[in-house]
Amino acid sequence: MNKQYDPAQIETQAQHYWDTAGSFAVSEDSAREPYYCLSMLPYPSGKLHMGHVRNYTIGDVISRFQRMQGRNVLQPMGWDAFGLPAENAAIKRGVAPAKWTYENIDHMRRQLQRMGYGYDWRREVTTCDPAYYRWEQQMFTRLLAKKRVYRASAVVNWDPVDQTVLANEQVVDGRGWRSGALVERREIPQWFLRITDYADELLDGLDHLPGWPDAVKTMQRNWIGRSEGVELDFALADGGEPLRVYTTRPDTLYGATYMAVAADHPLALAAEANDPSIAAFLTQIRQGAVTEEAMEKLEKKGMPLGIDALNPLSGERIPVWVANFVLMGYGTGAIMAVPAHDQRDHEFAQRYGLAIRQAVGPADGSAIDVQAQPWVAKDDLVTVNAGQFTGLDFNAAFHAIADYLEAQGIGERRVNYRLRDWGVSRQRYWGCPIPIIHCPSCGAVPVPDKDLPVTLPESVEFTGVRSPLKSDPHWRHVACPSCGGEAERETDTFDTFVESSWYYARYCSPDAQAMVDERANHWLPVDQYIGGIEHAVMHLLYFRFWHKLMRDLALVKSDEPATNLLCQGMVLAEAYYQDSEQSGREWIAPDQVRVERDAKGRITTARRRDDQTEVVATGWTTMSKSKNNGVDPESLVDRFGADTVRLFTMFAAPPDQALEWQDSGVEGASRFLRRLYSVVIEHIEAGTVPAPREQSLDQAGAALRRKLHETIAKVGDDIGRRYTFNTAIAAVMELTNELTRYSESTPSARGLRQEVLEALVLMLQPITPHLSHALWSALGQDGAAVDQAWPTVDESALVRDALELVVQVNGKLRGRITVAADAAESAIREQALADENVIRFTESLTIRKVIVVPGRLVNVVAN
RNA sequence: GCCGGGGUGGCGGAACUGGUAGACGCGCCGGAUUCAAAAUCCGGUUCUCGAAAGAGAGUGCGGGUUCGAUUCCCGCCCCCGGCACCA
Repeated sequence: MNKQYDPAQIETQAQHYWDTAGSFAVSEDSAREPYYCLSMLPYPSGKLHMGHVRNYTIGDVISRFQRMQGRNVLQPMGWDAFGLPAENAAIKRGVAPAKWTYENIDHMRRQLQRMGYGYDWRREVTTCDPAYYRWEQQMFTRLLAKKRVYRASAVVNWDPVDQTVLANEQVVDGRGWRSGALVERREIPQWFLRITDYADELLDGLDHLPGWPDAVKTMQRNWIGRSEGVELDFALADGGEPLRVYTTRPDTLYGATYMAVAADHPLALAAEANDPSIAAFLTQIRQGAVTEEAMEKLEKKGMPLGIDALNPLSGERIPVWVANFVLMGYGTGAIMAVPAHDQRDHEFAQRYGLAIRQAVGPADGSAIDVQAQPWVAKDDLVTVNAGQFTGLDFNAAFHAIADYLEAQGIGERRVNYRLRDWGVSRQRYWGCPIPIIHCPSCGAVPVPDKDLPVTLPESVEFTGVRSPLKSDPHWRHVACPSCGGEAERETDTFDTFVESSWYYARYCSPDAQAMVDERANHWLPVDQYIGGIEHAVMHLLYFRFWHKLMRDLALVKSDEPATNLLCQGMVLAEAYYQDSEQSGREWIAPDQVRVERDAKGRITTARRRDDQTEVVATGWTTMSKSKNNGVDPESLVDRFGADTVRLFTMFAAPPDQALEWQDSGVEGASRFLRRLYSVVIEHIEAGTVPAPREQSLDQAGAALRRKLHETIAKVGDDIGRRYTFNTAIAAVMELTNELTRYSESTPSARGLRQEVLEALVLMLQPITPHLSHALWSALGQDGAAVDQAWPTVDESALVRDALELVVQVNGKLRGRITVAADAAESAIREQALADENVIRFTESLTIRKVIVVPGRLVNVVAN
């Protein structure tokens, strides 16, 4: 055994052992309880970053811990390999997206292996592999047959200069990132999955997911946004198709004083053709990004179309406007506006001098002025100025008006969702081809099973101007499967959220000649899913949705894909910059900066290491290329070893909080491992340990042994229940500190030291598995650390005979008393009141009450 | 703008169910070891006053409930994540 801790050597040896022993190759085993631990698969961007390291270390710690609890653990890994960055790299460097992606995967796989994660690599999934994506193509054709898929138009960001559709991140301040042209909102035909058919099930299912964070469930509930309202027609004063709108506030219908339609609504399009000023206005408001954020922040603008509608209750003529905040694709493309009782409608009415009419007011009759500001409350209201519907509360008015509209045949009650159907079409090359053939006579025909997969050509030139799928006539032209005539393939590809919606199921049966086989039901649902909080809504909703689609095609039996979810926070680092006249702002990498401190350790200045010039510190920000503050995990592994990186990553913060990266903390983690290593070396060099261990310990020994068993209980709880790995590590460090303070060398003391060290090594196995592997055999133990059971708590070691209690006077700490563990309350009270400092603070006062909290404190209330 | 989360020493964080605020680590200060330095080891370290004992203040800001609030309630400020084509 090496005298010095040599992580490189220890880690190579441990990894070699796991490799040759096949430690992480798992198969279905009826004898052990299965445990499926899943981490979100990475996009192969080129290099592992700290966010990956954090995510995958959490997963590996949980996996190894559960294995020590006797479970048969499946922990797989794969690649979310389709996506925009490959296209961007191709434009920038002239490499084909496929080649770039495969090279990145090879590099990142090696990086993951160096970290010592216990993956079953035989199950690796790569989503850009036709052997993978053929099954989602087949699924799509099944869903089409089941009418879960449809084609409709939807709005996209259109760059009029580059003549291309832009992703939201490619729109900067309303302009195309490369052309700089003002982006237009344009409608194009796209494929949709009917996720709204599952809206109620997705919503109700959240109530049966106790293992998911409340924050995620709340965000999903709000995203689905179920509402009960009324859909109704407003007749046009001069005839024609009535305007259909949805409202959750039929009680305020008397207050509807105008209507607004989207720029692409048929009424607007008709007006555009006849009126050049409306045409100019529509051109103007069609500009800008499609995101909800952009729409909400928009300055609300509109123009009257010169058409009136009729309020169905009052019969009043109200004007129809076209407005930039109404979108055609959402709802009916038209809204009724009640400025008296809606903030946005009110602002718009004031801006354009439109009528504001009160329809409801406070039930207690207190005065409000809706001209000055809207009154939006839904509770404790009464309808006013509402004809036959006057004097009702919200519920009564809602139902009376809904009944009336239904009786008139101009409206009906409707449950509505904020959730929209999932548009899966992308106008991109590097994605899974949508298996559809467009035939002039048969329409959109699904590709038959025998012709699947529709393979994406991989050796292509990609310039970013036009998708290679569109420019390749050989790929595009094909015979119609239905009539045999000339037809064309669909050239759009799937949203990459499609691939990441079912990869977890594929891991269970990676070689199945179907999307999944019966092995999926052995492992699913996932016991623990781990990934970034940024996926709280979209990915995690599609993931749940797709599982239900698979269930309804009898591919899986469970209703939900994962029972427990852990969302980890971002990884942040300090960033530094210098501004200069010539080169503008220059971001300096943190390792190129030296900080200076005052005598109390406060940072005074930060300087560049090379020329000593001062730099500006921004504080904690997310690691990013643009700020040049990324920390490369691999170089840290080179310097300190994977165990140190794993230990620090888990120690620096609880998993669900942002992690603020500091290199000095990494050194602290490394120092702890070196210390533990030398404690073990010292112990084994002192010779063989007497066995069986004697339990005749002195007081200090009994205290250490109590600490040991308290620690085993705490660490098991912290890792297994609370997922607070940082406090688990702190407890292990405390125990190590107490062990080094214990200097007895009697045979029973050395036996105790052996017991403590064995437990320390096993408790650290999930976190620093390589070091544990080496130290476990150094301690003379058979078998590998990875295969050991979690240490058991000896309850008899936990017994205490005396306790220290805190004594407060009026809530302020005034003394401490030591009492017998089984002391009666009256005895504790007496002892507390007898404390010297307590007397000092109570002697001029009258004692009113003495509160005794067993095992914790005594509070004397006096005045 | 809307939805969700967060704010505690010089720094990362701990305090799990309303009960000792600051565990553990970093940094800093002092000491040991060393020819010297690094490494290592030992001690101290919320702030203010005090030689000390101890006292006062203190968990983003303002209020409230309670014997007792970092924890619960109301209002506000700031930071982070998401907002449907980044993944």
